[in-house]
Amino acid sequence: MTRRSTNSVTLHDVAAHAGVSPQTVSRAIRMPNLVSESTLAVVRTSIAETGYVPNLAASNLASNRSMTVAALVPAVSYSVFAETIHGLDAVLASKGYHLFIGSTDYDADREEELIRAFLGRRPDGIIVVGTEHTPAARAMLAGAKVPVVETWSWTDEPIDSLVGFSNREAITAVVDYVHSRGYRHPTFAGWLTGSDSRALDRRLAFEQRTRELYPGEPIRVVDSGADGISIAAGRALLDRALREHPETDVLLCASDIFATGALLEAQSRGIAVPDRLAICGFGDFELSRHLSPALTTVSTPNLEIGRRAGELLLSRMHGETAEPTSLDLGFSLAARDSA
Amino acid sequence: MTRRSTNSVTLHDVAAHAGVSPQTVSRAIRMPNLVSESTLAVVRTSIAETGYVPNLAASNLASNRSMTVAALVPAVSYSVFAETIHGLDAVLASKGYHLFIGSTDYDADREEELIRAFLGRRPDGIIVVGTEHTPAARAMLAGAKVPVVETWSWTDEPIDSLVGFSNREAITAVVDYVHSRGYRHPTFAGWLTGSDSRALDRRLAFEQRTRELYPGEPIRVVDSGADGISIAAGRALLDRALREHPETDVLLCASDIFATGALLEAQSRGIAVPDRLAICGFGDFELSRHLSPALTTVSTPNLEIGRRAGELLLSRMHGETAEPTSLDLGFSLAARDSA
DNA sequence: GTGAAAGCGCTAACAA
DNA sequence: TTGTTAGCGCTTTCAC
Repeated sequence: MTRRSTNSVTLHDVAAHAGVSPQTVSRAIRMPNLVSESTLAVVRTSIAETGYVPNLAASNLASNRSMTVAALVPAVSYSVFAETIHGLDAVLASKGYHLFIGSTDYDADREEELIRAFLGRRPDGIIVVGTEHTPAARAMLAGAKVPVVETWSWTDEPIDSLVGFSNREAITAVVDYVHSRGYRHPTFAGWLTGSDSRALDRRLAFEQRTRELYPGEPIRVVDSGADGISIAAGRALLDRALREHPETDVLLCASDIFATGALLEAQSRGIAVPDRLAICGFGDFELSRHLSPALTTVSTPNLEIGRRAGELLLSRMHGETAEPTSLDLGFSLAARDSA
Repeated sequence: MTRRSTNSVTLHDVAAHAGVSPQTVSRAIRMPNLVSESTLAVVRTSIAETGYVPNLAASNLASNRSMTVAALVPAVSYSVFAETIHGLDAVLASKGYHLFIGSTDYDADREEELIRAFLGRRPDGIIVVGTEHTPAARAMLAGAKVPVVETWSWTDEPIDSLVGFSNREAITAVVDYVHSRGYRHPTFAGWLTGSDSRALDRRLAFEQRTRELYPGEPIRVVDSGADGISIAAGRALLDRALREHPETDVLLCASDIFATGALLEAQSRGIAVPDRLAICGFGDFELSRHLSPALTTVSTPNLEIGRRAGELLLSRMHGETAEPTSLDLGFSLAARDSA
């Protein structure tokens, strides 16, 4: 009945080497101030000499804390969410927490699937982009018995805590801006095919504000469809906007990625930006300020969302903050040359 | 002596609910074909009704398999490595493996630290960018008793397996190309301050090939230094190159990010590209082909490295491939308009 | 300041 | 096909 052990050095081995009990070794690692100087020294020597690496799965099981956080983002590659992840990781890694990262590919069902899978890891906290989830996903998050932080959106009814900003207000501000600058025929360009609720928020906000500021004007929207989110899609969006709505004098893009593509396409066609056609982006990528004309866009707190979400998680996991907290990090309009 | 349990549903609870042994529930989950149809149905009902979520930490401890893979990359935000991670995750997630991702920030000491921390999670496999590590890091990787895949570089002495390409050959190909196109005064631009061995490889290859093809010509190199890797750094590099080496007629950038910045800076200064100054990049970002002039660059198998590394890990973790494997995925020169 | 005992929730080995 | 037993390596609780 003997089982194949992991045949790696255990707490037991270190204890034997040091001539103390396993318990003392465990204390020496986790609460060194409760152990005498002399035994501490012996234990540390033994750890080094045996090459001991604590097995965190065993620790997890015994202590019921995994020292992990699950993070769910729509995408990592070339996205603003990579910065959020970076901020989150920077805050959590310094406290010994490691991140499980999952890409939902902007798909609510895939998000649900990932939540189910990650729950088996018993994360000590969960961070998720967005406030729209499937009913099952929402139930799992609410019932997970660990702090949950939703991000990148805004709602009055978060599952638990919230760190984000209002996408609606941001687009409203953009429409206000282009209206004040005298543009008369705005067209919205985004990816509306996927189940990305932030994109939907932006589009709806566009429609509403356009109705308010441009009474009688038709609502113009173009969709990148199967092209998804890419520079090539942005180029195609410009083409679509110009063909379907030739009167367009300003293109409001749901992402700087689209805006970049649209700007490059306009330039290759000899369309003057912003004189013949103005372009606005969303996200304020580093590239955007370097383009010429520099892109007018919405600057979002990409990194800060990750940092603050991490800090919130930490304080909740350590029982310092009992209350769910909603944090509005806001946005700012970076008015530059393209509109 | 009773301990506070995790008070979540366990295998035991499900077994009681279903009127079978815990072992049978475990089998029903992991090897359903070894369980009769009827009991399987009962067990599945019980799982659903109790809302059971397996505790993977316990599973890990008992089976000595964590179903996790540790991935170490220099950076995630806006980097080619995000694509590699994406490819890796796509392959591994479908088999139930989850990823621990760590950012080394191009720092070998930080890499060592992360390896030490991740080893406590007992990953079933490790993937790491680069073949240069601190001696301690190398020793840990070699002694980890799990498959290790190094990536994005090339060496004749990998720790275990290798999926990458030769950065030296890639830069050599670029120098050959610009030489064949008649450029006479190449300057290399990169970030040489950090401990990024791929950047060093590229720089050394540049120096060697330049000596061979341009005898008597001085070796021109500019460093982004504290600016790191960004578009702004690329702009500064162009400035530096032109001031320190005004004879430069082609700028070989160690990344498309630099090349993009250099191109935009040249344009804002009214410097004709490629006539007055040609520019080459490295990495073939999506943006690069859309710039005008389109960027001549080295196309690297970003996504494919992740996929193949994942597949290699899978076959090694499942004991199908015993032998360490080295895979040269190569590169290609995307000759476009900027050089 | 240190140690002994019990058990976290699961799977491997064996038996039936 | 199913059940029993004995751990995996650690932390908690309690006793000294």
